[in-house]
Amino acid sequence: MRQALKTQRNNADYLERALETFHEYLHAHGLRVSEVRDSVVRCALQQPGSFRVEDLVRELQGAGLQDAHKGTVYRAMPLLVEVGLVRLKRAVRADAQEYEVAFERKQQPHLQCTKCGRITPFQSRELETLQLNVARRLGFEPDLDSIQLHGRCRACAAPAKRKSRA
Amino acid sequence: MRQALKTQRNNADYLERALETFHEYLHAHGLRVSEVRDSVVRCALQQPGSFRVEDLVRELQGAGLQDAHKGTVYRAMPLLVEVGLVRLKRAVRADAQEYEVAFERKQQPHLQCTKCGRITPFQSRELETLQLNVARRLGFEPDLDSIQLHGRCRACAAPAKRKSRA
DNA sequence: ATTACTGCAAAATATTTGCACGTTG
DNA sequence: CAACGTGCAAATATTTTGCAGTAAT
Repeated sequence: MRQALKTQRNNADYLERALETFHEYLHAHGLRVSEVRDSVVRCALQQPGSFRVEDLVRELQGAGLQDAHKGTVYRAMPLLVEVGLVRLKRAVRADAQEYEVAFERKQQPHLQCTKCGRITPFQSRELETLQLNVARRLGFEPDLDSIQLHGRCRACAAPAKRKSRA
Repeated sequence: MRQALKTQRNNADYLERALETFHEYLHAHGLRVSEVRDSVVRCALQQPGSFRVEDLVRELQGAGLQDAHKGTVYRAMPLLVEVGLVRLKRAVRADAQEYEVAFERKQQPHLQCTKCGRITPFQSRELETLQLNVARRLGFEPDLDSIQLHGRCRACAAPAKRKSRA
């Protein structure tokens, strides 16, 4: 119970910080704060893994959350990316763009299979540090979870199995 | 001149190896080798950076290369990905999917800014080795050029500059 | 011969945009 | 009130599919 409460609290704080950052950005650019955009931000930041615009629209319209129309969500996404709340992801299927949360996201570094999309988390303090150094030396501020390696997982790297022939 | 000749030769060899790999895959899966698909492969592998299906179609139809229709290219792409000749890329704009060459591609590891898309190459034998080890330990066969770090470049990480107000 | 591939066009999706109206600053 | 945001629908752009004819095994 206590843990659940704490988690819930942390999540609320997280959203609050994100919205604050978002609003700051809007102000700094002469844009306006709106309830609908805030809903898009909240909804996006709650997504567990990769998500598509379609997902946000469906969720926003289903729940008791503030409604938000397709066009509005599409218009909001570039802002969220610009602010660093989410970012485009390397897609696995080629039909729609996939996003993922980026704000303060200190998720497990992971390997993603370029074929099946399967994700395998790993730990490597050493790699983390080294990466950070390389990036900083070149004037880059790396994403906190930018440790994503890509390749073929064991299953997908295995020699092609025949298809036809019974 | 000698260098140019050698480069040209290397490129031809490269395409040949790629096509061989491609054909092997087709055979192993009871699919058929076709001139049009080969053209798509050649065209895709010649692309210098990231490219979209539209780019391939335009090039294939413009040049004296074997013609290839839109639908055909779209149908071929999943195969090229499956074979490991190309792969989907992390897009910068959200309109169409971007691909990049993957076959034997030992390009400079680089940092890509998640905002402006600017690419900064770097060298780090140490990082390369460490990454390879981590991946292999987990049963992954990493892409040769999988060293791509993401973050904000100096320009984009800079504090937001005001927009309106003259 | 059999079965896959291709061109074509239509369909299904995804994304962008114009406009009239509602909101924010 | 002036400028921006939103809903909505129409316009685009992207990606997928069905079919009939062509080509590969």
